[in-house]
Amino acid sequence: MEASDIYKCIADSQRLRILNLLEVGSLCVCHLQELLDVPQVKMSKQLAAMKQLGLIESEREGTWMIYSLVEPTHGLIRTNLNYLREADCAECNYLQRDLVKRGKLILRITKSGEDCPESVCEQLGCC
Amino acid sequence: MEASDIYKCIADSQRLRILNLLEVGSLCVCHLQELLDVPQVKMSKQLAAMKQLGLIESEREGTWMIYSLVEPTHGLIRTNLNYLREADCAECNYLQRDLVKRGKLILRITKSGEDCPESVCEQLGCC
DNA sequence: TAAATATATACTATTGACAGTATATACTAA
DNA sequence: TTAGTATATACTGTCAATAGTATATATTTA
Repeated sequence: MEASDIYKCIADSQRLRILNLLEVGSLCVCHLQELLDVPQVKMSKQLAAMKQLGLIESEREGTWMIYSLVEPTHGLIRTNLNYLREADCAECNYLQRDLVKRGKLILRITKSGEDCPESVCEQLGCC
Repeated sequence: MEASDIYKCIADSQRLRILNLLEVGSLCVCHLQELLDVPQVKMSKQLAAMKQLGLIESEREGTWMIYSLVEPTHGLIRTNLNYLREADCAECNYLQRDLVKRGKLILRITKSGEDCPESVCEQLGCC
């Protein structure tokens, strides 16, 4: 995986936000959709492209597909997420907000007993 | 300047190499061309795009155009150059080689008394 | 088996980036 | 003024990325 592939990937803010979310824990497609407010097709295609690149991987659980970052996280990804999470720019604020939004999602799932993939819930501490 | 603009910029290895070179000192178009072995049109257009973005600036000296990084260098650029210069990947090797090539170029100019823009020479120590 | 849910893929149209060629501009020196 | 050098821009064609719509697949449940 070349550096330029990674830059092309994170040059799209939607994809950057996906990596930012997955870096703190796996998520299924529907939760990513909800968090980023993106139509299903688009999310699915972006995830497919990133998987093809070797940045993320997926695992089926029932009808859900759980996506995670491939370990170990590529240094460039880690470096840039670290930088952006602390920085102050339009896109950086998104990253911070997304993580907060994720927290609220978890809380909602936990409280409501909403159906949720196990491998996500384990990390989320919601089941 | 959004993060994604910077990523789009450095997603092209030619442009990344230009930034890498300029980060250690200004250069005129013809030297950049020689170092990266790129046709004039392409170099000129890439420089124009990066200038438009606000990453680099130019100053005329006779028939030469001297390009430099806009100070202070954007944090994302610094962070990524620091990372890539130490890393081991195809593109990273280019960055290291380019800096060596730059050293040789300077040496050649110095020894041969070749014509060279002053603002470049000052840094290069060649005139 | 059929229906429902979650996700992926095929197809199409549109847009944007890029390369290449030709030409223009800015400056210098004769 | 002319010629030469360095650089920029206009124009054109091509290819890749993206969005959107429709449809397909995989799984679960009834």
